[in-house]
Amino acid sequence: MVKSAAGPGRPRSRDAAGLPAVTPEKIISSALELTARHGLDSWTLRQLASAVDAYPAVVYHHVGDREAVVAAVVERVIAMLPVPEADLPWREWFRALCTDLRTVLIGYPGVARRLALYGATSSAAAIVDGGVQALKAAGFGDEAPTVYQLVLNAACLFISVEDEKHRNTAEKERAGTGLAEFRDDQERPGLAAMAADVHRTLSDPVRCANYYADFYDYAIDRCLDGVACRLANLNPPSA
Amino acid sequence: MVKSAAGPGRPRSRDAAGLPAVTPEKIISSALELTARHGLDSWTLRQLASAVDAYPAVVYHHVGDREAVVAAVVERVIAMLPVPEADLPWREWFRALCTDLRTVLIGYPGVARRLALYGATSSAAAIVDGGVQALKAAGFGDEAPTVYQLVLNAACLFISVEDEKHRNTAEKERAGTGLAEFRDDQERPGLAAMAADVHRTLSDPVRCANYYADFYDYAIDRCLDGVACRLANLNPPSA
DNA sequence: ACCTGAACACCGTTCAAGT
DNA sequence: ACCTGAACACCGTTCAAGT
Repeated sequence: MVKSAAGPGRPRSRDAAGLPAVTPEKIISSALELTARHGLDSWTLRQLASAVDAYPAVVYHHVGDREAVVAAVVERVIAMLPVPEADLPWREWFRALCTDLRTVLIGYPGVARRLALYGATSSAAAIVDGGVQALKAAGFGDEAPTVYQLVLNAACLFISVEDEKHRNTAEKERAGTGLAEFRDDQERPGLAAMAADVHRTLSDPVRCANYYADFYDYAIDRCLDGVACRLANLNPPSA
Repeated sequence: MVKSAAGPGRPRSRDAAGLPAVTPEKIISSALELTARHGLDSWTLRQLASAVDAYPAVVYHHVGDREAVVAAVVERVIAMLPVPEADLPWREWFRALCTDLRTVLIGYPGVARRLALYGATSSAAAIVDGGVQALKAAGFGDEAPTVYQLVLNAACLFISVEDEKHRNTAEKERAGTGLAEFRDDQERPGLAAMAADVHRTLSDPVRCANYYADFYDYAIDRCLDGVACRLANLNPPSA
C-alpha cells in the first residue's frame, strides 16, 4: 500500500507512485470478488475503493454510484450461467437450469434476490428464449411466459434464503431450540411433529449439511409437478 | 414538539415538559406504524426515536437495539394472522392461510421476508400446529413438516417480492421497455413471446393493478398442485 | 481526463452526566 | 430508573482543487 507511506516525499498521483491506472474493468472484477466473499449487500463502496487502491470518488468517476456497480456485478454473474440444451424436454430443461442456477448463484450471495426482484436483464435473453420455447413446445401455450416466471422466481427466491444462511444460522438454531420444548406437546400434535422434524435435522450433521440443497430440490420438484398438472389441464387427454 | 422550543426556560426533562413517559409499548407501536408506512428496513432508529419524542438512547433503554425493535414488530404482525378453521381439508386450509397471509403481510412490507428467512417464531405455534395436523390428516405422513415449510416459505417469499414493488417499479418498467424490442424477434420466438406477454400486462391498467395478486394466486395454486401430486405418490390408489 | 482530499448529511450504537 | 446530549466509527455521495 503506497498510499499509507506518508511523509513529505509521498507521491501525489497514481502515476508518480507507479500504480497502474484504475479501469472500470478492474473495479467491477474487484466488486465481483467482494461479492463472492461477503455478499452483494455486505461490501461498502469504500471497501471496494481501497481494494483497487483508490479513493471512493474514483469509483464514481469510472463506473458510477453503488447501484451501477451492483448492476454490473449482476450482469457478470448472469453471463456465467450456461443455457441448457435446446432439445431437452421442458421438465429436464428446467431441472438442468435450476441446478446450474443454484451452483452459480450460491457463489455470489445476494445476486439471486436481485434477479427475483428485478427480473432477468437482456443479458439473460438466451435463457428466457430457451425456456419459453421449451414450454411452448410442450403445449403450455399462452401460459408459457407465466410458467417461466414462476419457476425462475421460485428458484431464485429459495436460493436467496440460502444466501443468508450465514446470517440466520444463529437465529435459526435459537428458534430450533425454542421449538424443542414442544416436541412432546400432546395437545398440539402438529407442532410436536414439526419440532421433532427440526430436531432430527439439527442433530444429524449430514442432514444438516445437505439441508438447503435437499430443500431446494424438493421445492423445485414440487413446483415442476404443479406446473405439469397445469399442462394436463390445458391439453385434456381426450384430444 | 416541546423539544424544539429552545431557550433558557426550556425544560430539561420529559416530566418538566409535561411529556408522558416513554414505554416499550409506545415505542413498538410507533415502529409498527413506521413499518406500515415505510417498510421494516426503511425507517431508522433515529426516526423511531423522534416519533416518540425521545432520544435514540431511550429506545435502547426500553427495548434494545434495532434488531430487538424489529423482532417485536414482527411478533405483533404474526399475532394479527387468523388461524384457519381446524376441520378444513388440507388444501382449503392452506389456501385460506395463504390468502390471509398476503392481506396482512402486504400491510407491513419487509415482514414477509423476515418470516421466510428466520422461520416462524413460537407466537405462530397455533398456525404451525393447525397446518401440520391438516397435512397429517390428509396422509402426508413424515413429509408433513417439509410440505408445511415449503408452502409457507413460498408464500412469504412471493409476498416479499411484492413488498418491494414500489422500489422496483421503475426498474421493472425499464426492463419492460428494454424487452419491447424483442417482441418481433423472429430468431428467438421464446423471447418474443415473453416480451409480448410483458407488454400485454404493462399496457393494460387492470391487468397491471392485479398483477401481483394474480401471480401470487397462480404460484400458490401450482405449489399446492405439486404437493398434491406427492400425496398421490405416498398413498397409491391401489390401497 | 483522472485523481486527491476533504466535506456533507446521514446511520446505529455507546456513554458519562444530569434529574 | 429514566433521560439528555454528545460522541464514536461508520456509510454513500459530492465537489473544488490539484496533476
